[in-house]
Amino acid sequence: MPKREKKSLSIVDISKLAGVSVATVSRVINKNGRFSAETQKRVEEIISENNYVPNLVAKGLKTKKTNFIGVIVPDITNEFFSMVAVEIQNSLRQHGYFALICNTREDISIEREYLDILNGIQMSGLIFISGNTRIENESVRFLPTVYIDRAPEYLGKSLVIESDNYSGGRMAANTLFEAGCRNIACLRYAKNISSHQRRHEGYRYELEARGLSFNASLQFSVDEVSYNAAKTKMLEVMESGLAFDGIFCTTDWLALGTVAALSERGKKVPGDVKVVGFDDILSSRLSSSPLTTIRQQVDIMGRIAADEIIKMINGENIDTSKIEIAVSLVKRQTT
Amino acid sequence: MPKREKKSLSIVDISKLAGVSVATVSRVINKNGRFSAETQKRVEEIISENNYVPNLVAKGLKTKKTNFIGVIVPDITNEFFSMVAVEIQNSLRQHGYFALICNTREDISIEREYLDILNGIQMSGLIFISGNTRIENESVRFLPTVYIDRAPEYLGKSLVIESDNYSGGRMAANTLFEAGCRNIACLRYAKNISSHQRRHEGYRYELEARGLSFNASLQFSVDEVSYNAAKTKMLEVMESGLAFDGIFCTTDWLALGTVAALSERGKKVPGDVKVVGFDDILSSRLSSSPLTTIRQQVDIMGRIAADEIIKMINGENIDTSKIEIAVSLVKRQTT
DNA sequence: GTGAAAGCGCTAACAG
DNA sequence: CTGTTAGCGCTTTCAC
Repeated sequence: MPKREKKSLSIVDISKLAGVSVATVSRVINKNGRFSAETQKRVEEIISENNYVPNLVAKGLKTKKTNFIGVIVPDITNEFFSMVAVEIQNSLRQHGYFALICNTREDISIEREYLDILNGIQMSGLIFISGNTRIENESVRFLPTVYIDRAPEYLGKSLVIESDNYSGGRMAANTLFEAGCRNIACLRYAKNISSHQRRHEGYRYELEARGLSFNASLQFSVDEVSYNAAKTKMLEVMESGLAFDGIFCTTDWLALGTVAALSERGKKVPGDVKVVGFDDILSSRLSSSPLTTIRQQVDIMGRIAADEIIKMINGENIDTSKIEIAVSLVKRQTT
Repeated sequence: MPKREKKSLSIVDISKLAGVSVATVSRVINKNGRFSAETQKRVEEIISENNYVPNLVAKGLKTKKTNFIGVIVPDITNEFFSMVAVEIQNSLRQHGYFALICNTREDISIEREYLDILNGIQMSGLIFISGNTRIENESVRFLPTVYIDRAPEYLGKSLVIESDNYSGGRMAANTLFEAGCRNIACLRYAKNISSHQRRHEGYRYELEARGLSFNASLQFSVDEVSYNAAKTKMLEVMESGLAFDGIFCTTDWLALGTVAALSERGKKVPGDVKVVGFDDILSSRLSSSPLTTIRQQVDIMGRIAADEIIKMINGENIDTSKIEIAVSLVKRQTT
């Protein structure tokens, strides 16, 4: 069976081979100065000749800090989340940090389990991408933390990065209105995630600003952000005979499911009903009815999250507690 | 600034609080026996009262093994990969292991960088999901390793888990043939990944078995597995005037791009040209022309990978060097 | 059933 | 510029 057959070298081995002390080896590895160019050369040669790689576990124990940054994400299978996760991991890597991506499937007990592990391995910081739970985990309270796409109930001293969801909601409602809709429904995520909440608020504000009354019976929600959940839900809605000529879905997957349900019931999109989504994922472009949607700048969100968490770890002053990223309207064929 | 304000307790603190030795605390934590029920109770109380979580870094240093398992994946933004990664992470978690998901973007230097990090943190095993590089990293050679969806050039003593790509290729070609196609093209990934290779071999075999000659001018490839790359390529192909009435794409994204290119040039699918993909990702179901495709069982692949790597780590005998997972035909509207 | 003590590989005083 | 050494938090003999 595959086994580590050659036990790996330690810094002691290297120091012997190089004929210097471990301290010196450590210094050249960490480029801490106080060694001659000559020594450096010899040590570096030995290191690469022997394929030596420093034991980060030992280093972590000694220095009491690691390069680990936990990234908690509800569903990496969802393109929106995976895009920002990838962006975060890549940015962090370039700064010498490693992103530990933890997929929770929105399950709070799994989330807690991961937080314990992350804590155990002494992570230096934590990034939450969306999610719906309040952090009760006492031990995490004192860690540099950034939240993407959802504000925690108790912010503490952490940072929130969000799209301008409110404007996004307004844009969506406005687009529908301009396209002639007067009975504008909304399908959103049932859980009170701040981002979905804000989108909905923007939508509502815009409706009322346009002189349309907010119709409570046209507010739908699903327990799970998925194509299937949305489709099922909207099929039900239509069964019940509720009529609307436009609908804002707080997520592209919800919009995609909605479009499917509408088609299945013979409703033409955008002829009979117009729909607007949120995110601008790839699938929304490739759909049978390419989706009009509100685009979020995932790359920027990820990069900023990485930059800010590093600043926090370094003890730099963060001068904001919230960073809002602009969104934009992408007009396609469902409006 | 957010800072770890309360330094975390160590096993020494706990031992003092509980009035026992560190050895005893360690024993109850690890359930190593040799302590009384009474002691256990007291220690466990202190632990949970104080929210103590053992320092896994120190433990890792002492025991010279960690619960880390590296998972190298080319593009987690791709649904196929993210599905298996999630499955792996979840299975590993249930066995007390932690999956370190590393997204390489197919960039070999990033891959190498991650391998060094993983090595540095003393991972216990390694899982490669697809990818196109040969592992030159000497240090990784002796580690339990499983490959999913691609066989390495030098297998060594590792394990390969693959779909039955050959049969999949045959099914695809056969489906096209049965649907009446006689000029069957193939679009595949340019790099010599074993999985794509096998799919192509199956396709070719089936064509010849059916009495169709293999037409070299109908074999296309792209440098990148993506919707856009496929679309661009197929637009070019049609520009050049090559004619075909069926096409097997070795990936759903390639198929989706192909369908888009065909539509853009006024070709009807499946009327003028029929197409078959591979993977059965969600988008292929939601596409304007829902794709006929070969379904891979990602969940099973992920679960088996996790199970097997754990066996390897435990030194159990692995009695196969290759595990093949069945695929199945999903007939939809492009044939 | 319990404790004392060595030591994992590394860094960081400190001494020279 | 270089070396010696204590000790990070834990597990694990070994002795009682």
